[in-house]
Amino acid sequence: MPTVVLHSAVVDTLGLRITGGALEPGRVLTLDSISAEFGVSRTVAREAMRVLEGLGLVRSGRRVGLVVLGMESWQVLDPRVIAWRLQGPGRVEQLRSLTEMRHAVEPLAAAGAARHAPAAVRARLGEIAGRMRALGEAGEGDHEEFLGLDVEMHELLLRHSGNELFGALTDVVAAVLSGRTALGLMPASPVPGALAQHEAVARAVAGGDADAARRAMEAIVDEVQDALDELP
Amino acid sequence: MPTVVLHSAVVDTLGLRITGGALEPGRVLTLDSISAEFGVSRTVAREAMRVLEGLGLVRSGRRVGLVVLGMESWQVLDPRVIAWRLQGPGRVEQLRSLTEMRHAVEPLAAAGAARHAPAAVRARLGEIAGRMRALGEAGEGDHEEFLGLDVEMHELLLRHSGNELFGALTDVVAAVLSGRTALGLMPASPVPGALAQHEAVARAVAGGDADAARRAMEAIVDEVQDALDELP
DNA sequence: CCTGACCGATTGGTAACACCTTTAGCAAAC
DNA sequence: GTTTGCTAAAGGTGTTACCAATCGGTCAGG
Repeated sequence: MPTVVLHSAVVDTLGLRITGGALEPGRVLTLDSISAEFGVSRTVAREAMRVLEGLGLVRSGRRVGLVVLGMESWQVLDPRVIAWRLQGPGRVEQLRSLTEMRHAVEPLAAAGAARHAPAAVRARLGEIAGRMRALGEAGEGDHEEFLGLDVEMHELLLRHSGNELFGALTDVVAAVLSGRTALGLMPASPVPGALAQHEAVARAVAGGDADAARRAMEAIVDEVQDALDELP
Repeated sequence: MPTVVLHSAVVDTLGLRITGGALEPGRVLTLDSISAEFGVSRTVAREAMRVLEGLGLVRSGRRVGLVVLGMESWQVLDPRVIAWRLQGPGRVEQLRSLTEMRHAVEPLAAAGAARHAPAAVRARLGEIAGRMRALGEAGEGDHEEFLGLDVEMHELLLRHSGNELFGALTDVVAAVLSGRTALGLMPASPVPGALAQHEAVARAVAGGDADAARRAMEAIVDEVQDALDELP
């Protein structure tokens, strides 16, 4: 998906290269080299460089050019950086980090949702859990739809957790949920235990029981974490 | 602390205004208005705008100008956005969100550190805990030094948790730790219970006991969370 | 009242320029 | 030989001027 706008295409390509390791830390770029390679004006190169700098991917210095920085200075929580890392090599490693982050955040988010979610959201959560159950019992159901429901549920919980910092992780979690099936990190067909836990979360949130919601979500992410830990 | 570079001064001021609510969502800026107000060239205004756009604070469209966006589109996990919000009104609200994020992340980070931290770090954690104990027993010790030790301990744990996403929160946590004493959200003199818990964390990490580390850290953040929940 | 064409405001992008900081290289002095 | 100091060039920083693309509102016409 080529970005329509010129400068963001440059940002994208360069971001991908740096986070992917094609441009190692210490490498030096110049505005001229960028504008030459991409066939864009210096101004566009400067704008691109400015956002890369904001993401901690490069540091710009006079007489020195744009120095590529190492991961320790990246804004690894920025959605763009996450997306780039999910594309390049180290994709599995990134998925692991993100999963651990989910492990940390989602139980508290579920508890928050039990306290703060509006009635409509609580109701929708019930619907989702019910539909998931139905799909699960139908045996080889529509994996596509199941994934969609799963994503929507986690999105709703994060978005209505009452903490905007948790909300900022919704897209990331969605990417993880989609990504792990794509990577075969997860049984394609839903696990019965997970089904029950999702129902438990929906019930607890609907009933406003924050502690039960937290425990149920802990069970879900624990399972996921275990699956990931067994990999390589 | 005025930023040396021109464009980042613009970014700072504008970022502060938007996150502080002085510029409400829907308000429209133009490059010309920016370059006029700050006395900078259009080019600089554009660079500033580009990073603001990357942070989700404004959306730029032709014939439309720069439209200020609401919090739901901000990159609330970006350190710059966090810093701005900690300065403006809503500072307490931001502190609350951040504290909840700590609550979510730090126990897992401590567990991770118990698994991954290098020997030097484990040793240093022991030193810190010991020094904190000494300061605490000395009664009215040096609050400044105590805070510094506290910050260093949490920094080390996050930085060596083995998860770079947790590591990205170090500065934030440091800001929270410093910020809450400044805001009087915390007893100036160390609580005995917290002292013991910090020692327990250090011991657990040194011994590689991930589960004990997690539990001890949970006790610490629970205490902090409770203190914050009692506010208004 | 609705529809569609037009016009202008404003960003997107380009080009060429002056300036200033920083670094590297070299020479001179100790 | 090592240190100090000068010099020159490289490359980001900031400015100005210009044209192209696009969207929003306005206004005319049905």
